[in-house]
Amino acid sequence: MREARFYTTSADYVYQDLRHHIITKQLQPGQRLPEVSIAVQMGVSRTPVREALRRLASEGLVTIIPNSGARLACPSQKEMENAYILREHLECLAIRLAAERITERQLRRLEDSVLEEERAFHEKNLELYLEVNENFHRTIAESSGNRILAEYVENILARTNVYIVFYDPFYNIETNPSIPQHRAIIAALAERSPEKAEALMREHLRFSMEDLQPPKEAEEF
Amino acid sequence: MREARFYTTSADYVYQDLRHHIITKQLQPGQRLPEVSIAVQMGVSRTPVREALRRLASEGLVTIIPNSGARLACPSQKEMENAYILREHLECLAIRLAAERITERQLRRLEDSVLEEERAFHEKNLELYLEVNENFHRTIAESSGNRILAEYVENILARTNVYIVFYDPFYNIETNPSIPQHRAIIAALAERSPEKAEALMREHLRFSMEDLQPPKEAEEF
DNA sequence: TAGACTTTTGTTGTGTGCAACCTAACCGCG
DNA sequence: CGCGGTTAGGTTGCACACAACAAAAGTCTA
Repeated sequence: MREARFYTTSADYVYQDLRHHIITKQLQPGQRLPEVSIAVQMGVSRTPVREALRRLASEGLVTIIPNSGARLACPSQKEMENAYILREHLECLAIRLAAERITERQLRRLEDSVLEEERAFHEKNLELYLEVNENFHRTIAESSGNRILAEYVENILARTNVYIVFYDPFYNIETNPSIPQHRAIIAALAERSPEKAEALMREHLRFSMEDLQPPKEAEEF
Repeated sequence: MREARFYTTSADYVYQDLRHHIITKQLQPGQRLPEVSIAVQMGVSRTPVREALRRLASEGLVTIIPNSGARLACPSQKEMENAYILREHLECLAIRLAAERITERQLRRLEDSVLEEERAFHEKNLELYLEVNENFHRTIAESSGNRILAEYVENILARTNVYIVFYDPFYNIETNPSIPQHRAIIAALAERSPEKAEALMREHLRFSMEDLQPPKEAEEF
């Protein structure tokens, strides 16, 4: 199960595996996450589990209350909207910068991402789809040349991707509009047009946000 | 020394105290931060020290290399510029939103901040100044009504404030232009003018960035 | 003397035990 | 029946010990 060579530390393994559990809906929003039960389930001690939970907390995926414990985030409609507002601003800034300095190599990586994305979508493989989709946006953020901005984009991507899992439009739609939108964005980047790329990115993000269904009920905290 | 009631946990205490050491220049950029020496110095075990270091790493103040250890950040000129670019976008977004929904109570808090800021500046108390300055900007971010945005602003404030400490213009200038600039920003917020507030904030941030002296030398990593 | 190997030292990664804390169930009293 | 107080269970916070790893010092050989 656990391929040791893929992870530098146990804490990293727990972190990745917890995210995997979230993505595959094995954990419910708001659910408690006791350190011991996670530890025994993953075959490690509480120490690396603690570290993984703190890391997830810094990404907003879990909330930790001192002396009380960690629980999976339970984002409200408003919180999701706020996150998307922020994501739009960060990614639009990133793509504006990227359009003027992206390399051929990075453009090719983007094209590869879309191909894989297509495959994931046809296979209805949500986990792969999210990973590849994240790669696409991360590559653009890295192409901006601003490493701190790229860090922030990665952080907000982690948050918003979880929203997609919680309130998931993936299986509800026949053809995924994201893929042609991604292709158009690549074309705008290839012709080095910041304005065009930004406009397409903005439209793309607004589109995917609107697809999100509001939570069935605003549950009490 | 350690006032127990101020800190909920030991890890939080170590975190605050480490930041204090950084602010008061007791730690140099790039310096190694071994867990044990910090632990004995603060009279705690390594466990809370580890947690504090990870938290500082998520703010970009220290860099952690697995199996090697933590060291204080050593930001390059370009990294600082990148951080300020980001800060400008985040804070301008925040103040635009804040101008339309800030409460009287929050406006009063801002005015109080400026008064304290004045005091700190005349006393040449850099630590207090940074804290109050941070409060000013954080209050505006909170007034935006977007909690995630406020989190991000707080994060980027932590980074850029450290730059001020590392390459510090504080004692080099006679009159601090920040204080009248802060007053003007409050006035624009009071009259609920998003455009005016944003323009003033942008100018203010560009001003303070330009005051930063580049590092004496680009040191090797 | 240069270079590769070995040893040693210092540091981080992780498991584990104990104390403190929070939560919730239970019980008795009004 | 409702409610405050008490107690028991479970969970986190922290200290400490050992194992694993990395870097540097030292040693041997060509």
